[in-house]
Amino acid sequence: MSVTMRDVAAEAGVTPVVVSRVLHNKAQAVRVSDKTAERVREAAIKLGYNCNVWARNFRSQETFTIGVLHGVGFSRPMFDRGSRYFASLMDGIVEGAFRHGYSVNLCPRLLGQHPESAISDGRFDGLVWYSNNYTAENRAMLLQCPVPLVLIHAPEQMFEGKFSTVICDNHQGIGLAIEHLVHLGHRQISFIYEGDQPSLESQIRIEAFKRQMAERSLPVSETSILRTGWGGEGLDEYLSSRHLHTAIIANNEWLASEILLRAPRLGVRVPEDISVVGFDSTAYCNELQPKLTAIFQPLVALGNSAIDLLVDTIKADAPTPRHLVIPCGFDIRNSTQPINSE
Amino acid sequence: MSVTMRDVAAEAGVTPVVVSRVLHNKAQAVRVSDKTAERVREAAIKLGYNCNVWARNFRSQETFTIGVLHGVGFSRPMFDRGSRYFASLMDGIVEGAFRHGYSVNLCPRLLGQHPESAISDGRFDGLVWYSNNYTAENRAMLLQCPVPLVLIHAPEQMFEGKFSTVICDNHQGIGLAIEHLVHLGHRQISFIYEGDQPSLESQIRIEAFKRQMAERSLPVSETSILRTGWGGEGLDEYLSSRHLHTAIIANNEWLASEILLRAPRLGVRVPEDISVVGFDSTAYCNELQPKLTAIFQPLVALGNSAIDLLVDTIKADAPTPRHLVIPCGFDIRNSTQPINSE
DNA sequence: GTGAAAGCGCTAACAC
DNA sequence: GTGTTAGCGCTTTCAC
Repeated sequence: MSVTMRDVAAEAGVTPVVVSRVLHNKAQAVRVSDKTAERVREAAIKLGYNCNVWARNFRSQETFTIGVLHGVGFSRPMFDRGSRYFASLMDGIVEGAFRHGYSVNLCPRLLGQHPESAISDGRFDGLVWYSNNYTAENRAMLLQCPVPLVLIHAPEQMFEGKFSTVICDNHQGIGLAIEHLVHLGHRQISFIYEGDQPSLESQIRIEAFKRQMAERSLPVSETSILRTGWGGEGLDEYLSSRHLHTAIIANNEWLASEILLRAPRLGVRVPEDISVVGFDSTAYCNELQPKLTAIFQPLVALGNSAIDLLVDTIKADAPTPRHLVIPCGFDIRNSTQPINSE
Repeated sequence: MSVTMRDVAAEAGVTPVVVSRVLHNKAQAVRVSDKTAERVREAAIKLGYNCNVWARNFRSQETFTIGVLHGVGFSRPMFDRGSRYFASLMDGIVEGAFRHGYSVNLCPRLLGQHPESAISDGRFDGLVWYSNNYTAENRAMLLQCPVPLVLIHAPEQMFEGKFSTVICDNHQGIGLAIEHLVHLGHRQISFIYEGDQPSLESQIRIEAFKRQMAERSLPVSETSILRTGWGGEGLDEYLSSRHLHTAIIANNEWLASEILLRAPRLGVRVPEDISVVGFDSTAYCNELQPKLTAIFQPLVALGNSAIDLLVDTIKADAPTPRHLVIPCGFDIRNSTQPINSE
């Protein structure tokens, strides 16, 4: 079907090996006469030869492809609407990969319900994991992963430091939010997460929240940490209850958006009755009403750095895992205001 | 390094061929005794064997990978901020690809300055082109493309119908916008595009605009079609001039956002002084101030359908190019209002 | 029922 | 300088 090295070799009257040497700059290493080289080049052009990278990579057992992996039970990430969380992360991953000459592959099996088999099926030089859904199932899968792997959103201790990790500085980020709220006069502040159990990173944030509150002698109790279902179940009850909090920090933009959506229906005004702070601070915050004040998670940088670490791991013979913590920022928009400022 | 078929064969005391047959459901076609099959399966599990898909695909000369291609001179598309144009398109492409069991590959060479060589380097079963930057250079590249290719945003006639195409119904979409504006009392309407020359699709829209205006006996002249530079150059002059238009249709969201951004600085109010309609209508419209009324381009559907057509092309021996036109929608937000309604 | 041979397109190692 | 051999991991074909 398409022109191979053999065809070029035949045309030039040499063997494929010579063609390989001429066309891939090894001419100096293994000497080929100028005349032959010229003949080969002409033949290649004449036949419109194009090196089959797939075959070449197969031979060298490299794919120059990075796979994006997420946990069992997740549905395919979407770019189109809602938080730009995944969009930002992907921008970082793609940018990093391109910088190192790698492709990024979105694979139906890797992003499907059973990534296990696709993980080490030879198509990926390395993998990036971005979920923080560390179920026993997922832990087992990652631990057995025979391919270079970097974990985004995982702390250093994860898997005894076996893998390189990147994570934002949750403690500092939560601190920024509390500092902002305190500055506005808030003292009764809560943190809310979604799901049955707090995810690993939610746990980290909860701990950070407690410490940062305690350090400022702000009240923390059982009721400071709130939980809602995957669909926001329980939010209405909380909002319409006579809770004490004047401000709430949500674990992510989706959760914050649910609060912003439900509050007015229940006669609760944001930010007049309650200030809301989100997490991530992608451009999506500007779509919300009111625009969402949020802790900025440096997702592009996380993706970017993850690839740096991954390429390190791929290239090194005996890689030493590295662990990056990237500072958060804070973007003030319209969902927070001074207490009693009505 | 990793466990191969050979290893399993050795463990089970058979040849790799038998392993291949047992493990890939060909047991019925070429009979293998139950006992042998069982032994092979046990060996595979014992050794933790995982079929190397890369090698298998290499052998069958398929990659099950679709590449995303854009024109020379474009920079890498971003998901993170601005219009969600590319995000929506990718959602459709990924969704379609996954539905057919294909991976989507973002390749630095394919999305770089010189895609030519990467186009047919063996790594892609098919390609999706989404640019409408049909320079001579790009036309030549596409025409020579030896790999199945589908063009998004291209009309049927493109390349004499050689490739399958998907495009939104620009004529109908522009009609929806004009209808909406007319309904609000506007008669002096302009269309604006960006760049030195109108892109192919801009040309289509310009023609659609002229026809749709003429059909309603609305005024169209030289000055109805406006042009700005790639950075919005000329917009300020237009906005601060004593133009006659009461409404303007922008070729895309970026261009509309530039108008929304610049107008207030020049003392022009949107929509009081001029109504603005955008094109694409991604979630980004909700980030703008005022929220942008826009013609909805079904980008997810375009991406989705492009993959259907592409897989058709890949699978068929002698594919017949097909040409899809997908209707637009219209989303009324806050950047348009009745004329003289102040 | 099972195995031997051959080859996808390319290149490293070694011969001459 | 150039060619021969061999092999990446897999599967199709054909022989037994």
